[in-house]
Amino acid sequence: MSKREAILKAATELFARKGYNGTAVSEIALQADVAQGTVFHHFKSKENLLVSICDELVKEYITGLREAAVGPGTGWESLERVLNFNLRFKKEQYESIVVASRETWSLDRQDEDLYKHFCGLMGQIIQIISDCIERGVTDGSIREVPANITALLIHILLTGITHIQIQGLLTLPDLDAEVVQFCCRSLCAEEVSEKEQFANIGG
Amino acid sequence: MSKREAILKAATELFARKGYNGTAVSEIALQADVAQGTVFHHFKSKENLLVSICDELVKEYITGLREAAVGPGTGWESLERVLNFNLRFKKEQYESIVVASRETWSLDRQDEDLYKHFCGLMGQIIQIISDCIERGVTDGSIREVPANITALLIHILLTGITHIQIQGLLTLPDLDAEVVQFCCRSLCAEEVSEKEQFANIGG
DNA sequence: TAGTATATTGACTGACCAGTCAGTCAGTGA
DNA sequence: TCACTGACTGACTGGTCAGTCAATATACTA
Repeated sequence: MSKREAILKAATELFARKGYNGTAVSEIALQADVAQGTVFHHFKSKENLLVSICDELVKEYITGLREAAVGPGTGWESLERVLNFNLRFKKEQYESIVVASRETWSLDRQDEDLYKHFCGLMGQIIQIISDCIERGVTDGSIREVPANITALLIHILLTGITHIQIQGLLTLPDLDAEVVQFCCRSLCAEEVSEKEQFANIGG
Repeated sequence: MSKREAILKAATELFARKGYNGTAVSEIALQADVAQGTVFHHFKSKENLLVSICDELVKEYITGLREAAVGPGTGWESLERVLNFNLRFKKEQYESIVVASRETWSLDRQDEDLYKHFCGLMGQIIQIISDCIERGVTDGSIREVPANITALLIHILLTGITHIQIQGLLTLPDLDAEVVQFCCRSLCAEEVSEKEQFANIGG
């Protein structure tokens, strides 16, 4: 692992555990086993380190969402794959997600370009979900719902779970199956909805 | 307004605008028009100030939820009042909610008693929602769904909206009506669901 | 009025920390 | 061998900030 990677890894771990403000650059250097100056050789500031973590995470998420969305089948089936990808991704990238979810707000407004950059990325996420819904409405697998607003609601539900988990004030059971069912009940056309319920009873 | 209240008000405003870590106690004192020492006379630490803001907010929220839940009508009607109260409350108490939603995590784990205190309060919120659902399932206004998990999902959806708004990377339209409809589609028994849809077309 | 408690003040302290910078060192190419 | 490069180092600096404390003001009581 290069020193740059070691720094990113250490920063992610420490930011996740102790928060951005609670973590000193000297600690990151210590954990990454490099000198403090090395951190500033690779990243122009502490904030830039945070941006790198968030940026890489969101881009990887979008790539995965796209792959899930473009597959075969109805719009609902695509959406279901998108939901399942989200749930899987969250488990694989938990630490980075904790950091991004908790600290993104400190990036906002400071740097106009950066702000617009992240707005653009978030917009892409909604668009991918919205496209699935639109396809589903067209092919009859999803009821007549407003695609964009519903996409927002789904995104909110998914990120909301993470937020609650991070907050740590409620012990959540495994909600994976329940999330898919909740969305299905709200979105699926009747015949699909019933099929789904039977499928879930089975597995 | 007492000096204590002035300090709480100033702290809420500044924490909401600049974040907990981005706000110096001296700034709070300046805005509240008191000396810095006065802040520490009324609150034993900066963190205690944050706790007070969160605590007062959550208690007021729970009181409001209870009032909304205990009213007359079916379980779904109670739940609908609960949803609407949440949406109203969010507008009235926006700044405090921003602070609580963004900064609560910094309270966790540090102080065991404090942590349990807030866990208890969050548990009460879920319980109130869960009771509505259970009543709804019994009286037939809500489908056969697991009350507790569904209550969690609704709470997650509601807090998720706030979180996305605070993050500020997506411009959300007014989701009030849509949230109620999304939940209704997912939860309501058929005849109620249809009634609801007509009602919403009307207003 | 004297005496006590409580509220308020703001200068001060000690700790912390992001970012700098002068310098080391290993690698490369002439 | 030498000149150059750029990754890397870690001591240092300038600034910030939470919390303290001794002094002062105000309110209350007997």
